[in-house]
Amino acid sequence: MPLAQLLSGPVDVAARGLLGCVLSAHGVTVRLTEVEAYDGVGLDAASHAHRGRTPRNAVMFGRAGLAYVYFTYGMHWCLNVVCGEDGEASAVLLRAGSIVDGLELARSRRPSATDRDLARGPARLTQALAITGAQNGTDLLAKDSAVRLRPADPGTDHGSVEVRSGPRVGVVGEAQREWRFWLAGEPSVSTYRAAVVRRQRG
DNA sequence: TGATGGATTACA
DNA sequence: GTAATCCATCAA
Repeated sequence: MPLAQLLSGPVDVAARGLLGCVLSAHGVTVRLTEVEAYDGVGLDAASHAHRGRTPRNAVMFGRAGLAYVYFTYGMHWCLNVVCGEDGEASAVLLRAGSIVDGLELARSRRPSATDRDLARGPARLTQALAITGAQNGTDLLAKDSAVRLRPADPGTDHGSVEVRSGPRVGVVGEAQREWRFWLAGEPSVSTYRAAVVRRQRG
């Protein structure tokens, strides 16, 4: 199935399908090993689009295959693939990947990380690929994009790789769903951390 | 206009 | 365990 068609369908199905796909940006390529699905307006309290369109989440309302990049915790960028039909506002957060090309460049961008940690986590992944808000709205499926998403290499046998699922990271309460998906046995999959109550500020 | 807290990470 | 550090969003 073409990637565009997969991404236009149900977001949890799209998320599973994204595992094993390759993402290239600025000289580094990763194979996606961990993703998280978020549904559209009114359907998923954990989604940035839950309360409707805002300046930040506007890209989520575009067509499937666009990059939604947001800034969080005052220092980190996270990359999502917009899914669903035009106007639906569902998306898949890319949480981790393993480096398949541009290893030296990735190392230079994250000097203190071990190889397995280079793109192990949503903000680490964007660091390794040098992705920032400047790439928000990029068409990941276009040939000439600085950030490109492609199907899993047909030559690789992914048929035997098991997809696991579990609760989403950083999501609490009734919004929780088993919508985090990863490839079994992949060292680059991030360790699960339950959401913690925010500490008191001074 | 001010308060709140976050789809995280690094380090003690 | 907890500090770092900006800003989108919301209540008033």
